[in-house]
Amino acid sequence: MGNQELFKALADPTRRDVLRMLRGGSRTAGELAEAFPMTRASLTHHFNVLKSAGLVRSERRGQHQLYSLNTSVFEEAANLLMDLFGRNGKD
Amino acid sequence: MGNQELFKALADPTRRDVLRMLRGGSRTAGELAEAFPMTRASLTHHFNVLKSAGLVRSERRGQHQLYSLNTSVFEEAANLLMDLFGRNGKD
DNA sequence: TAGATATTTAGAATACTATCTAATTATCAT
DNA sequence: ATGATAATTAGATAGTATTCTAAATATCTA
Repeated sequence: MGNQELFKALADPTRRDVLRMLRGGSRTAGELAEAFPMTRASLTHHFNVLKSAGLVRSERRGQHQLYSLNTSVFEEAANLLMDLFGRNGKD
Repeated sequence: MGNQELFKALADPTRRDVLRMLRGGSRTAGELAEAFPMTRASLTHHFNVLKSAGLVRSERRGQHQLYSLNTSVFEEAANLLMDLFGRNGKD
């Protein structure tokens, strides 16, 4: 997935809000879109960035697209942070 | 200092490399600059971004400027990450 | 099949970021 | 004071990101 993509994905406030919303469980693109003052097209762009970074997954459910948090990236993200501050030797 | 500034600061690979270099202790602007294939002016820009985010501090030492890691932000950064993945209720 | 709803894709505009060169400020040493 | 060294600031440019509108695709229902 790439560290750079991960950090870049987390650098946008809209995308972080999306992640927070998904903490509560899967949501359709439309449900997520209602919470943001921008078009669905713009949101789709953010979903794609989050997917490329491995932070979310998506799955079609009829005419809806269901997005969910990929919690397994959490450990990776935590390790990256620790690396930056010297708490372990990993990369 | 602002979460947005923190995430933005971490989103650039040069700035993350600077942080890694500072894990080993304080370094002057010139010492840091030698490790990067860009001008000192460009590095100064990155130092300023890191300072605004509270990730580093600087201090004049004669004609040198000494940069050092501000490890106290580590906890804050870790909390922000946890928030995004639902491990605690903060923020 | 036709229409309605949900979402994505394509292309363009605007704003932001990283980087450069040139000029400036600050400190040291003679 | 003068010149040398260290670092920053200012202004410009190129690349990237965010957002929009309009068009396209996919699925459901009648």
